[in-house]
Amino acid sequence: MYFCFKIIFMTLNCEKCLIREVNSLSVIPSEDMVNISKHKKSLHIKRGEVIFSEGASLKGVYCLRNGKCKLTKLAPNGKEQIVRFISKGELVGHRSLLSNSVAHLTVTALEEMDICFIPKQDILDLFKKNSDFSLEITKSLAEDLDEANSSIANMAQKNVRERLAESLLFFERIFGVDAEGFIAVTLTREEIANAIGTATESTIRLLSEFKKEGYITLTGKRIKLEDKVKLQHLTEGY
Amino acid sequence: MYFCFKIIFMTLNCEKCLIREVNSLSVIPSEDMVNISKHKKSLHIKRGEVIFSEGASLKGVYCLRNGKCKLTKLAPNGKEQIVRFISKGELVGHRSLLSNSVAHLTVTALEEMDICFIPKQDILDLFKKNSDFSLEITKSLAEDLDEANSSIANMAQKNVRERLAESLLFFERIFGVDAEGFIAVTLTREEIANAIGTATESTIRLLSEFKKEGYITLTGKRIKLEDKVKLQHLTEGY
DNA sequence: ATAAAAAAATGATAAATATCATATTTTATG
DNA sequence: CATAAAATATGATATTTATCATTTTTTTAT
Repeated sequence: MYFCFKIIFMTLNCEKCLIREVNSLSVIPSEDMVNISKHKKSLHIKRGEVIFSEGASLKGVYCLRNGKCKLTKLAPNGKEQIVRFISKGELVGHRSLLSNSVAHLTVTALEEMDICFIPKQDILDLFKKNSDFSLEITKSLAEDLDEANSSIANMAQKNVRERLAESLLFFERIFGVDAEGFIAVTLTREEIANAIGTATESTIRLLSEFKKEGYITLTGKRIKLEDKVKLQHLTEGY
Repeated sequence: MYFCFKIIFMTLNCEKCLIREVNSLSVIPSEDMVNISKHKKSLHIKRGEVIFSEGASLKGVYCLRNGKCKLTKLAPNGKEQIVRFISKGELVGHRSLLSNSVAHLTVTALEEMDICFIPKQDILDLFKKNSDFSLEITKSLAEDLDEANSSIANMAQKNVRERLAESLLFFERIFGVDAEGFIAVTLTREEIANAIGTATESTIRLLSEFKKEGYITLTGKRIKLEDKVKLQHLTEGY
């Protein structure tokens, strides 16, 4: 049965693909997508697998059909900073491609993923001939920049407790919850620490405190937010 | 004499303006710049004056002919986070304009500035009809995003001492030095603190330490880097 | 199913940083 | 030029956070 699905997925044409509706490719007319479909390659990857690494020269962009991944940067101290999370529907690699530079981030799957690779030239051609597409790409970069600026302010102005509360709310918002109300993403304590910029032990300790105080429930790596109002208050330090 | 300069500035035509060579407008043909020139407005502002504020709906972009400014974001705790510095030659406001949203940052002059206002429609028209221009704008957003990501990693992974050393080197690199070798920008200790994300007192204390240890010279607000190799080492914690 | 490895948890302690208080110096303003 | 206001400087102390050590739990691989 799974095999059956896989075949359907592998042979899906881009112009019929619903996932592109949520990214910049949504404005591309069907006939252009038919062309892209001829060049695209579909891939299936597992948790922990790297889509591309900092320093790599990309030959195209990746459209995430399914799953979640983290974008990281290696700090001089050897620690990994999670700069952003990306979920199905989004594109990655367009930044490097359009600024004609190597990748400045590493993209790693957080769970099983289906992704499509679209060659560089197809994207550049579209960018030049379709100003709706270039505007969409620009908007998405502008949004990323806004979020990055907010992150800078959060990192700089908030303490670890505030940042953890903020991140938990953020994770629930962007990843949603499962049937039992747990945040629908699996992150190790170390990954959470790498996202908020603190020591793993501090993250573990604070999560335990939040649990003890009844703001969250912890079941292994699964986290459920029990008192979002309180967590929201915590993000601002009270 | 100053008045004379001012008149020359006020009547300068965009197509003859050299400053645009360093920003995305450099790819715009002369005839289009003549058109823009008819709509542009030149302004002179003083230190502390605000070009636009967080939440404002922009009617165009600003091209910085002269001077330096800071881009800030107000944190929930009431503190101001400096997210970026911008110098002559660069554009501001294009992010808000192209993503069709309000300004998410406040832009404040750090010294006397000459700036030109270019109306929204001119920029949007250029973006649509000239793919070289849209590519340049995209590249510049991509660069900003890269720098923002680096900032996130620095904020998250480095301690205050390391961030201060890093910022001092950064200030010298982007603002240059004056005739006597001092960094060519005037920042209060509070502004430096707001850039690196720490308490003003901590910044003052660390600057004094750096001075005592001979890495820098302090003369009022003026800062001179005396041992850049050592400062570079400090950025990585040793 | 079990051993080995990895992750999580927790305590003790050290180090970094913020906060508060106050003095001094510099800058701005009438 | 005098005075007020702002900025800088510095000490004392409290708080936050990192680091190191160790144990327990969970996950992975055979």
